[in-house]
Amino acid sequence: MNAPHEPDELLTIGEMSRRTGVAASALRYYEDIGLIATVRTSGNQRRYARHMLRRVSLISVAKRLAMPLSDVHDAFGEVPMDRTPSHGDWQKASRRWKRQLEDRRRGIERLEHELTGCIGCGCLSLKACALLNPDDALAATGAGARRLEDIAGSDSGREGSARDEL
Amino acid sequence: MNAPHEPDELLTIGEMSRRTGVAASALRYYEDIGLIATVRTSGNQRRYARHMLRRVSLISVAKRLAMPLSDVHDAFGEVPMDRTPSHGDWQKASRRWKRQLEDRRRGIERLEHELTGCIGCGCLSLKACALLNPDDALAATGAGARRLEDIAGSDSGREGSARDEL
DNA sequence: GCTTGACTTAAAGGGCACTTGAGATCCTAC
DNA sequence: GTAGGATCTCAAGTGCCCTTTAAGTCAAGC
Repeated sequence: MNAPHEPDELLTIGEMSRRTGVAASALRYYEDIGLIATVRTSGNQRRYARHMLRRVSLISVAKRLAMPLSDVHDAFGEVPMDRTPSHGDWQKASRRWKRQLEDRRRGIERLEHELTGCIGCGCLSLKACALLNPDDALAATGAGARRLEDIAGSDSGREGSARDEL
Repeated sequence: MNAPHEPDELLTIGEMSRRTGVAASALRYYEDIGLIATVRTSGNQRRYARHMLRRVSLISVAKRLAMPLSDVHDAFGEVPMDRTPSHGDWQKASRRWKRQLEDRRRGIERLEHELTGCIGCGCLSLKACALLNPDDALAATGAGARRLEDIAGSDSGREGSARDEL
């Protein structure tokens, strides 16, 4: 006895909060927007299936990566909420998450590479930098930069001056 | 003639907006919070020094990486706004930016690595994943996950069940 | 001189991701 | 059976990052 949890035991919102580190208010919010699901007791209290722990943990991870919750929703894809997801369900989701991460990493790597070049030349030049060509996945953030190549464009006529744009 | 811009020519807010892709309202906001600076004409209109193009572009980049503007402020550090920054000014800033990017990339790489393992085992397991140990730089996002290791902890007593937590 | 478009400010509004508060209800322990 | 903490709903508030609106000013072309 005192077995901590039966495999099919449901968790209260308080347990869920303590075990994931996510505030109860946030859990309610996630439910409101359809990221997680609950069942209710006869007294209308939320109970969480154990597989929701994984969903909530992944939401936390996404937060650390500054992913908008809409992307998180997409990343979950068809992972079911009404039953314990199967091996294959999570496997597909893992791949989706991995692609998301890869996209983000590649965007960062490109910037790192460019900045390395900029440190090399010492000017943090905006002419050559890929910083100016935000055609990568991270641009999905919204009203991000676009048409930055205008800078390079209008400068193309006066490349003689090394201090240009400084 | 028709030389597009003298090196010391100042830009209007409209030019700045067109050339950086950042809305004029956003440029005013960035000025309000001290991320950029302007000089004023006798008629009180904003005029932007050309080196502000670089600052604004970097702000856009940061947005694509979902960096809060406060971090952007830190990343600029001592790059001066009242004069054209020197070679060394930008060089120091470049290194600061690079460190920020490296931190973010490493966080993502760790998650990618873990997810790769999860795809391998097929379970997206929350027991072993570093997803549960968010002690990296990205946790700075704020109320992110903490104490996730509770999950692993309370499960440690019943490792026999492969379907645990699913 | 006048029109037109770009610009000014201040204040309000909006989306996201929550938190806080009030007041009611549920559940567990004694 | 009742005290206490946990939970419920709903509304409003918060912080960030802007955009929109209103009402007025500036600058350039005709």
